[in-house]
Amino acid sequence: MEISAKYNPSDIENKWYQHWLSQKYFRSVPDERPAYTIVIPPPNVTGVLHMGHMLNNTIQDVLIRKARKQGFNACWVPGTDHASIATEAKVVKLLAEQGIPKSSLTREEFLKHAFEWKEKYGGIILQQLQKLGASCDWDRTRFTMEPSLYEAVVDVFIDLYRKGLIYRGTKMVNWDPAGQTTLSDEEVIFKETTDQLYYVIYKGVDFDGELMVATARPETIAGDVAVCVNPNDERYQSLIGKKVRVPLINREVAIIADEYIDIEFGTGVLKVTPAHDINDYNIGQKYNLPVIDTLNADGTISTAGELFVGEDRFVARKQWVKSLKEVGLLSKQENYIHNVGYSERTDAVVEPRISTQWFMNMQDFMKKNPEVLSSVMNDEMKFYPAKLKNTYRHWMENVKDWNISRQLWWGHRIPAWYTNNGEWVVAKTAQEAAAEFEQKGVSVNAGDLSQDSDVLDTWFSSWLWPISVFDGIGANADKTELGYYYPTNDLVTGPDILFFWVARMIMAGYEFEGKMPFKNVYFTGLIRDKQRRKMSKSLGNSPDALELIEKYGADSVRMGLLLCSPAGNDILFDETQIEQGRNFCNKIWNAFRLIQGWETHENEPTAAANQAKAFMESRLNDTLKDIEQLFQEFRLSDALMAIYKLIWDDFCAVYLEAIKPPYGEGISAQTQREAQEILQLLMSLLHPYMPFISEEIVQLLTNGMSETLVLSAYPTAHENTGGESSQESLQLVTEIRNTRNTRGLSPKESLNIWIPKSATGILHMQDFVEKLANVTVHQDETTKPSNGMPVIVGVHEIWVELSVEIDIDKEREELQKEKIYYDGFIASVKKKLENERFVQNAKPEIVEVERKKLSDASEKLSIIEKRLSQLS
RNA sequence: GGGAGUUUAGCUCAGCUGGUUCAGAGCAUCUGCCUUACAAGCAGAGGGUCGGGGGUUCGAAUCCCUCAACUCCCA
Repeated sequence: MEISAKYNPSDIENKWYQHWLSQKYFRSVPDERPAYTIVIPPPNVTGVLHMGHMLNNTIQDVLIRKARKQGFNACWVPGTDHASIATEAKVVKLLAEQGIPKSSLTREEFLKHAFEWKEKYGGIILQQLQKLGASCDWDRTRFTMEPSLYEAVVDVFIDLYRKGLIYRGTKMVNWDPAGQTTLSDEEVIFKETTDQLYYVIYKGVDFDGELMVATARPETIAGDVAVCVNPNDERYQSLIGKKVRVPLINREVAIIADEYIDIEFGTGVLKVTPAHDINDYNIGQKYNLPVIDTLNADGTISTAGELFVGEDRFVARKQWVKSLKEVGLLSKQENYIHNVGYSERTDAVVEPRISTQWFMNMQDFMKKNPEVLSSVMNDEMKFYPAKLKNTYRHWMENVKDWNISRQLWWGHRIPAWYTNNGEWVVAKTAQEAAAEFEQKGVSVNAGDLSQDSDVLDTWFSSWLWPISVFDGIGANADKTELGYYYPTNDLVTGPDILFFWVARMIMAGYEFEGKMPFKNVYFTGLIRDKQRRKMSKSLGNSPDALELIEKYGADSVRMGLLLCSPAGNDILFDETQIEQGRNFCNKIWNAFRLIQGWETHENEPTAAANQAKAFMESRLNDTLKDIEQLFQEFRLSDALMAIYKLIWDDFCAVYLEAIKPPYGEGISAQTQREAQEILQLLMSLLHPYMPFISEEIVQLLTNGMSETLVLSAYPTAHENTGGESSQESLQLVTEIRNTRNTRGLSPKESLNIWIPKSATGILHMQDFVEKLANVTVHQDETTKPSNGMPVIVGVHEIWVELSVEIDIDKEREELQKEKIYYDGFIASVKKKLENERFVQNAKPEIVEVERKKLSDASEKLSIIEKRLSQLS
């Protein structure tokens, strides 16, 4: 049988994924086993797979595959999110390209287009996840806007409204003039921006003189209803209560005083424009000032703006400046660096705007559900990395009311109904609304009511995800599955949506189920390029995820991403990491080729093979224990590294080399069998990380007779014995190889070595050492070879006979160096032990360790000194 | 402006409540090898006064203070 020297992933990966799917290995239905559940962070339905998704979903797949193999009823629920504003923007753009403006469509027509679009492209990202190997239960695929989930969201709104946690109110909100919708605070990105600060002159009306006002937004001057100074500001105290004239508009407004004003900033005079600044709005409320909204929804000047009506706000700003200059009311301007809010989705400058929206009362909500914060702080629900607990607490303690309405069509429509007079009720249907009105004594026909035209914030549906995917919420809730799968085990997501999503799922979990939605939250890092820049489409620095899979194979990509991604750390993506994954696949593949290629005979295994097996078993047990520990702490990349080293170093470099028969000779059939069994075990261990190659190797090893690795039991650790002798003998091998290397001796040339009888551990592994180091071992303490060199392993002095002249000066020099080191080391340990305070204060075991250090080092030093005296 | 975090080898990172020969790993680098599984490989090796300064302690990468640089979050 000829096997290719290179591993070719593409055919193999497709083959196995299809097989797993057809056998329904990823399917989960409740049974008597304990459940292990993960719900996918639903990707945007319009999205395509990017690096972040790959990392995120690889981690979930590792967790779920391991749990599945460990006997849990593993359930990974996939699905997509309707992503209200992003999707609507995309559809609007697409229609515009076809010459159809959104304004020409009715809501129903628009939604028809949107759903068509969703049907066509909405499943792409899920198919891409399959390429990655994601072992989701695809029969459970959900979509946040499918009918039952839609209904659940509406029911929840009504429920919270009736509980008094949702209210309708007029407030200053974040307005996105491009998307023409409000945004939650979390959707506003503050960026440092350089603007101009304009010094504008407001002439006095009832006093001789003027006031200078510094503003970055002259285009809002038409909305000024007062100017405000600090009452403690001596410059202006005499003017408080007098009036100034608003430039160009000529409105007379009062000079008021409030401590809020920063005396140092600008000229110490603030123009009060309640419609266009949150702070001004608050001042306006406090002093009962009118509100003059000078902007339209699309960011153009409204008729109330009087000047430059219809111009965009930024164009109007220039025109204002020009006009102010012309009439001599602009004193000066200077550069001004400040933070400006931009829309996360459209990147438009966010406009503070007064409007009527729906809000969730977060203060009351948190009072009702204190566990939302406490369960995280007391580690009932664990965050990895834990440092994010601080951020979470900070946000929770300062949580603001949640603006949940959006002026969009793509989403869950708010179940509020209005009469022609603007009276309203909250109800699921027009009929129920009519009944509600009836109770309030208002008689209306259901047909005359109009439903609120807004939809709900996307996160107002995603926050139910861990419950709604099991149909556990809403009027038609069926808690059977929820009872089995909820709380879910792990949530894997990015820290950027800690508030958007994670926090709100926790809120929903406690509000609707009285329980946390998940036990662990694993925050992945953001993927950046080598220059630490975020990966983004506009920069074009993100590699195409699917091309990477095609080029290297999914296993390699998974490994490359995981190797350097401890929780919460950013990942600097570099393709060489994926090469490392590919090289690893190739290594495994060749180990397999080697084992399969041997001619076998029925002789007993060699002593070296038996010792190698003991070595391998000891390493395997150690590593299994390490890995369990690492998984407990969610240190997935460290666990992978441990497996990598176990396979590459221990299995390939040591074990296989030790059992390898001499050229042209066969191997004991039993040894081959053992090697195959160990390789199977290793593949099972590797399977959560690299599912494809591991399955391929195991099935090839057993001619397809093995149970699939997807389901077969995960290896468990046994009591370890012989670890120390393994380690010492391997160290001896390295020392001998090093001795050879530094003296230019060929590894092909066999050497004699003498091992003292006291070194029982090493002698136990004698044949193993002989094989790996290409030496013949003599057990003797008295005979020293005439042309010999000692190597020190542990406390044992082992002699190697060299076939070349020993350079006495060089040996002496090296020994001198070692002597100096040990002299110093012993001195420092002695100093410690002679220090009474150390002996008294330190823990007894620490003192004991120091004593051991001293005796070991003294023994080594005496060997070195003996050797030195022999040389001189 | 407020808060949090980070700084350890050329790169990416481990080092838990101070104490093992503790200064580590992977990659990269260097040296020698086309050794009959794999050059996507084999065998070795060299790299760091743990950001600077000060302090606590018998003992500090680890605790405290301070300075510097970077990152993130919030307003």
